[in-house]
Amino acid sequence: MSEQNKIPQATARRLPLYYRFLNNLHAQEKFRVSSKELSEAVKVDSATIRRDFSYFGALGKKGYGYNVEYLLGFFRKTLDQDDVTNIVLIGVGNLGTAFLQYNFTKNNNTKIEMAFDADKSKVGQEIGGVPVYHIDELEDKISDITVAILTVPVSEAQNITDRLVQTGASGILNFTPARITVPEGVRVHHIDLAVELQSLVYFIKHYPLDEVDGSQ
Amino acid sequence: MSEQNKIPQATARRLPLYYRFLNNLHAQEKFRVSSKELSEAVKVDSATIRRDFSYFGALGKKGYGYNVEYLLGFFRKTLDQDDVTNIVLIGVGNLGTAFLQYNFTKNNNTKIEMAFDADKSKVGQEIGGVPVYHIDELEDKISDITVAILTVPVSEAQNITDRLVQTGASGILNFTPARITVPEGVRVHHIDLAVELQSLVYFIKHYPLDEVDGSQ
DNA sequence: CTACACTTGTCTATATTTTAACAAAAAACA
DNA sequence: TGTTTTTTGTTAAAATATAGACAAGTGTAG
Repeated sequence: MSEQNKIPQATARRLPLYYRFLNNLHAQEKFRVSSKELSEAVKVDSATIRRDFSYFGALGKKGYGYNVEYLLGFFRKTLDQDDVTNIVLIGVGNLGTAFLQYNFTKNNNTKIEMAFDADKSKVGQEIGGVPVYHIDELEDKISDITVAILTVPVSEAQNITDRLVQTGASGILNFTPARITVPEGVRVHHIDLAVELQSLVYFIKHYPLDEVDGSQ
Repeated sequence: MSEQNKIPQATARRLPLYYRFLNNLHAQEKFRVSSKELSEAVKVDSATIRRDFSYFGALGKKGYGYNVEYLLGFFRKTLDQDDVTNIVLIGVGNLGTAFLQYNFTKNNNTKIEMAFDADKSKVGQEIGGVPVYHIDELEDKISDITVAILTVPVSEAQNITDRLVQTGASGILNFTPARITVPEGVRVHHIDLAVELQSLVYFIKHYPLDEVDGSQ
């Protein structure tokens, strides 16, 4: 939806970060904030922050900065914070459980509705308020689901993905090392813990004493 | 160390991915592989793969592709697979436990040596073969540690970070939502699960039916 | 041995992202 | 009020990353 033409992907990836930090400020009853302060807090260059914000118009005031409440309200709309996205989680191992416990309820527009696992001993429980069903029930239970979190063993990744896509999922957050294949129109973000660790080690060994932060 | 001048960071982040896939091929007793095949498997454009490899010299052969064993050996050296990096993990919650169970032993140069937690009921256990110590013992136990995985509650993040830096850590893989502050020379990679989920949702809502994969 | 198909390595073009710089406006202060 | 300081929004430049194209080898098949 929306009319926002051409917000760079790099910017879009930073929006949730800004949003969360603005929430913190608001909770601390701060009224104003400058791009410089924000920069120190979220470790993003202040010019980049101003540039990011400017895609949405002139949100601040020269010599003053940004009004926290106004900015927060603006981001709430932009990030559709009032429009909850239902999410399923597949694979209730340690990683999956971590997600369920976390369960983003605080200030988010995302809610994990159900979880699935192949292990019958896990079925029937509630973890972090989320019911766990057997994976065989996947197709029966999910209908209005657009996003899935995939925390299954790598051997199951493609198979489960196919089933998710079949039922209409349009986004998958993939924590398995498998680079899954999906039809066009389905978006996959890979978070590959082993790769993250390895590349951090590589950077430390080969790019000594230098710039910090190459995340995301 | 090393003489590798100027490998782009984007390339460096992909190296572990290539390495792992080459290992798979080797295990399947494949002898050769083309950039096109690799491309399909790891979802990276084949020209990008060839370009990435070319930073290390001419590793392939025209009309043939790459010899799996040779390439694997080359990457093993490049990624220092024979030089194990010792890692500590701080915070043995669900996420931390997931890491410990995972424990990268398969084909990696990274080994989690010890874990720490503030909860005494966790101290003394071994999880995934890794002993868990009390956080008070941190400074006593770690000495040759360069990399730490941070899976503690957000409120503890900066405090623990300072202690890690104090003992000489030069890299931190930070899973807390806090954007921690470190002195120059210390490298931090943030993996922010809530942000990943939010930004996936944002992309799905605002960039419909389009390109796939915006990960890392 | 020749012809054809394949695939690299690289060159060049394009796209994306970050950063520096600064005029213009607002605030703070004297 | 007038002067100084702050800070935005934007322009322009630089840095980084991706992708198309193709010459030049190499393998393969007849």
